[in-house]
Amino acid sequence: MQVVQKNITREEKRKQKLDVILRNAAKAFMDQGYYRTSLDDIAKMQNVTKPTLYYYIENKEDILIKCEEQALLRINTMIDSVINAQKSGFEILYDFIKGYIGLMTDDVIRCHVRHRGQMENEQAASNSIKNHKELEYRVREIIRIGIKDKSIRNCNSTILAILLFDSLNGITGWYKSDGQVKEDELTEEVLALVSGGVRVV
Amino acid sequence: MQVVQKNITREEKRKQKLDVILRNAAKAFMDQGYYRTSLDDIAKMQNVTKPTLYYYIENKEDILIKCEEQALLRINTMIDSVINAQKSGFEILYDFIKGYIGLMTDDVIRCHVRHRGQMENEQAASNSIKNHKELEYRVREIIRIGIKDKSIRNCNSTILAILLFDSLNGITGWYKSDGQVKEDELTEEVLALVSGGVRVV
DNA sequence: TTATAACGTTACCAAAGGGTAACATACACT
DNA sequence: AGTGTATGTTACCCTTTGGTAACGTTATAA
Repeated sequence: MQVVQKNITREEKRKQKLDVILRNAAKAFMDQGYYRTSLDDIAKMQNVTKPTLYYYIENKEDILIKCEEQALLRINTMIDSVINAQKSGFEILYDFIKGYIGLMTDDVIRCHVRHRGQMENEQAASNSIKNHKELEYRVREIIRIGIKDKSIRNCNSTILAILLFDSLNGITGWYKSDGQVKEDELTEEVLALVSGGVRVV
Repeated sequence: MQVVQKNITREEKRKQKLDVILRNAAKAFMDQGYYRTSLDDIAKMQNVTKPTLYYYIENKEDILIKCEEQALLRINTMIDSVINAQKSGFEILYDFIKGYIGLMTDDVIRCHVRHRGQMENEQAASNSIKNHKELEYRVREIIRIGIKDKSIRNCNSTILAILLFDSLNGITGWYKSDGQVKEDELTEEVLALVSGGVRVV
């Protein structure tokens, strides 16, 4: 009993520390960029020294990879939750957009969005690209559902999925949760744009 | 006469060489990223050595700045040409989008889009941000014209301008001029999305 | 209590890369 | 032709930084 308990505690602690590292690193990468952030910088945020980081990560790039894992998990979980609803394709897309914008305030996710596919390790880079393609594919499927049930107009679902993703990802570049633009208002505008465009009919 | 002629030739040559440097560097920055591209790499593309570059640029970051200058000039020229037409706000916006997508195939412009505001020199960075804000402002003005003449529905022009810009800039990340998606088709989809959204009325 | 694994530190290395000094050559202009 | 300036090169420096080795220290399990 106690054995297990204590093991869990230790593992939990470890996980939490890794989590803090990822969050801090992600924030620094967003603020100053990946290459302008040294491992010493990241270590200092944890009040540890650089070699300590290597107890939690394999190398610098591994931070990017671990952020990606976490980000993909959260994004996919969100998509799971919206896609299973018994709704029209358009409504599902609507929910997806809402959910995705909601995730954009998280530094780890922002970090992933900004750095995906940019790893120096080719294997990691192509894997990252593949991961994103799969996300894109899921959004494309949502659009296809909408086209089929006629809640979304007939369009090139591939291009549309990319465009939509890119415009949402662009938000990471400027949106500050403490800034002038309220998340609700932002969401409203995006939804209105995607939904009905800008033209007065 | 000949004096002037020869001077011009020399200056022209210089300008052209700088131009080649910028184009090659921009392409490399897009392919591998700014920090993964060394000045030696860039020099090699010109078949010169690194110190030679310093005859044309002040330092590495200066490449980014010079690319930005060139990009802004071209973008602003394009906006000038569409904004002066006697058309509705919506039509002007339409032309802007078309023109902007057309520019997205140019490496120097793509380089600027990807790296704007990221200079290490704070002065340069804030200037770059200011420059982009001004572009954004011009687009906002186009939207305002459309709202006023009722060709664009009433909306938050600030947010819309940013969203539009970001979605267009996102194109730089994936669009290859030799790829599957044709520029015309891409433009059509973007215009359709911005114009009427995805919803079937 | 004690052995062992987890966790952390100090001190260091090697490579990369931006930038420069000093020197060589080509070319324009008198 | 000859002189200065534009254009390049070789060789070098110096800082940054990712990564590691070797050495404590704390806490867990027997």
